Amino acid sequence: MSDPGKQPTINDVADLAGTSKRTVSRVINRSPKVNEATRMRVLEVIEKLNYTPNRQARGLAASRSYLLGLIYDLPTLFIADIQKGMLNVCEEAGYEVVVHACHVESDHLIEDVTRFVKRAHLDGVAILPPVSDIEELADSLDKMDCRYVRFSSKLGGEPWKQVVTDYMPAIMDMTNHLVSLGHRDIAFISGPESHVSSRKRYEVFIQALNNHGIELPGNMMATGAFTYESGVTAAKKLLSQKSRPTAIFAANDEMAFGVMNVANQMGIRIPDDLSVVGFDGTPFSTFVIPSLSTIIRQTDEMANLGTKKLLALIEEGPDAAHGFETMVSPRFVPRESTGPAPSG
Amino acid sequence: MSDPGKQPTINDVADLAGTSKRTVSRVINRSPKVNEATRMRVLEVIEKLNYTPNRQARGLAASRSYLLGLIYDLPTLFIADIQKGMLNVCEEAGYEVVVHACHVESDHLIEDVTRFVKRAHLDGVAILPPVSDIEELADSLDKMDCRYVRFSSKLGGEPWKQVVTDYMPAIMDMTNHLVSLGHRDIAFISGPESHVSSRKRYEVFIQALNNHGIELPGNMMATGAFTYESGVTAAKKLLSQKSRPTAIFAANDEMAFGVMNVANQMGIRIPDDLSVVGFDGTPFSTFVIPSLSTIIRQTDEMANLGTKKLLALIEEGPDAAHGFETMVSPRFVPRESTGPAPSG
DNA sequence: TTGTAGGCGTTATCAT
DNA sequence: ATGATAACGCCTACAA
Repeated sequence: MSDPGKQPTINDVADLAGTSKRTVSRVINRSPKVNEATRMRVLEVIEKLNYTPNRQARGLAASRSYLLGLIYDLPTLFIADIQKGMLNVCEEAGYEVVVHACHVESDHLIEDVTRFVKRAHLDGVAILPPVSDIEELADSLDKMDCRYVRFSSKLGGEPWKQVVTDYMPAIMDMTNHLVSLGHRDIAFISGPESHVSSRKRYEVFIQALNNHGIELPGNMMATGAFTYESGVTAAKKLLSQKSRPTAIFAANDEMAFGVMNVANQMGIRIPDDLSVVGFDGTPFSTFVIPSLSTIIRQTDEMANLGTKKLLALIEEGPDAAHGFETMVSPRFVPRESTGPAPSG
Repeated sequence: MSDPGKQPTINDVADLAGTSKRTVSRVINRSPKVNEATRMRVLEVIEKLNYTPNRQARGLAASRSYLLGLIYDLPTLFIADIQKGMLNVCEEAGYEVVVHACHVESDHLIEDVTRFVKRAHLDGVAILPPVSDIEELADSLDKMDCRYVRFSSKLGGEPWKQVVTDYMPAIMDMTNHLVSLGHRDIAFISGPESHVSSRKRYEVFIQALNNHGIELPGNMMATGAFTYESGVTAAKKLLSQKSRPTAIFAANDEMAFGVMNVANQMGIRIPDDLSVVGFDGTPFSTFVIPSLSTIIRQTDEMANLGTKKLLALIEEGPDAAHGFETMVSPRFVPRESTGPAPSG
């Protein structure tokens, strides 16, 4: 007896289709073992009743939730973009995305995240940097048998649980660009040393410089914190030297903006006197004057790949996930903030 | 018979505490009708077993999900911030946040969102602008008996379902600021007319000007689209006139950046020749040179208030939700992009 | 290929 | 105050 005021259940469908719940269940779950005629009949009734299976009941019975977690630290545009890409894939696959913000620095990070996974009964989680770099967290998730995909910048652990950003090509391109413009005194502003992605950008840049036989002396280096202010501080240090760099590569856009501001205040013209390069491709990098040469991350591609990989891992296991790509490459985009090195 | 390899269930707790499931359930749900001694006993066992109730079973039995939806359109920093604030409140309350991106312009918006709510079995949703301005959507949600809170800029419908941003105080402050600096020829760049928040900013600004006996003639107005490019186009139109404005108020920061860029290219100095004001308080507004005077939204306060209101609505009904504040006020922050009107 | 019966972990009803 | 028992809506043996 179906109450018209409530959502139809699998029973209503079964009754109306003149079959059993079991068969309806088979249709829903795309079991091949069902007569084409009955399948059509069931589908029609589903359509007519506008029936959607109750995910709670489904989850309870099958010990699945059809819920994916997204774990990150600070709210940034990067997060928002990845989230967007994840949603696209999940929409089609019939999953929902549950978000969770946490603190990498926290002593309770692992407890916090594992509790979240248990509480929400997640089928799997996607972990964004810098949380993704915590090996202990990955271990704990493994231990509790929770599928996950890490977005990171360093290959570590099984590749089918990761999407790794390969900085090499883009940073090589960028370095070639600067060198071909005549720059030799190139300075670097790093992110915090605790960030793996930050260390990685540094290492790769050193390597790229070495390819051209260029060194990075101590006075051409400054440690930042991925913030605008830290970029300002670093730039002041670098630019106030007697022999100052003709180009500065900042490990993210925000710090690069800090550099531009300082240069501006010191009367150093960009790109005439100083070339500046950022990293991330934030929207503002196109707005700032002059527009910032930077390295653009392909967030959409990353999110897409990572989510599909995670779903494959959940639904078909590691072998299926292994079939997906592991590396993604950002791309260098030269704009107005880089130009020929000053001849003087 | 508790299998040590699996999560403990309510049965395990009941057995160990020497009581029935029903009593354990009462303890979990804070029913007052339970002996203090037994309550303590049960709580101890729960602690000992590290038991957490299964939210799927709970939801199935109580037809609740303990899931809240967050509905928005484009991924922005504003979204990420609101999301963060929502998570804080939900964490404590034992709810999770499921996100959903959609397209305001889509013909299937309503169908899309309602399907999402049904699919995920949400207990309630928070709706961000511009989606929050679609009355038909609110109606549909009402019809399907789904609780929601709208974040918007216009009071419409029941106040306990809304958190409204009151632009008046901040825009008044800003206008007073400009006028006291001697500006009379103030131009305005609006957002798209389809956005309620955009229209609202316009109306309030007009009113603020009128308080000073100032009009906004047609040649001092331009319609933008909340994008950088549209700011550029609008600025070119406004600044290429023979009698150009001495100040421009753009309805968001991005368009203000466009204005600054155009001014820069035309050799118009900011703030000496032209004052510029934005709206939103994006991080970049502090980085740009000169830093942008703008109106800052208090996202954290908004998110906090809205989420608490939604939870009250869900758990205790409209009366409880009615006890919460409805209005929030952004705040004008003068910075370097505004200065005395040029005397010439 | 299809149906029957039992269970997933809670909450709700109604006794006691 | 407490407890047996029946939902909740679906899935999974197992049987037919």
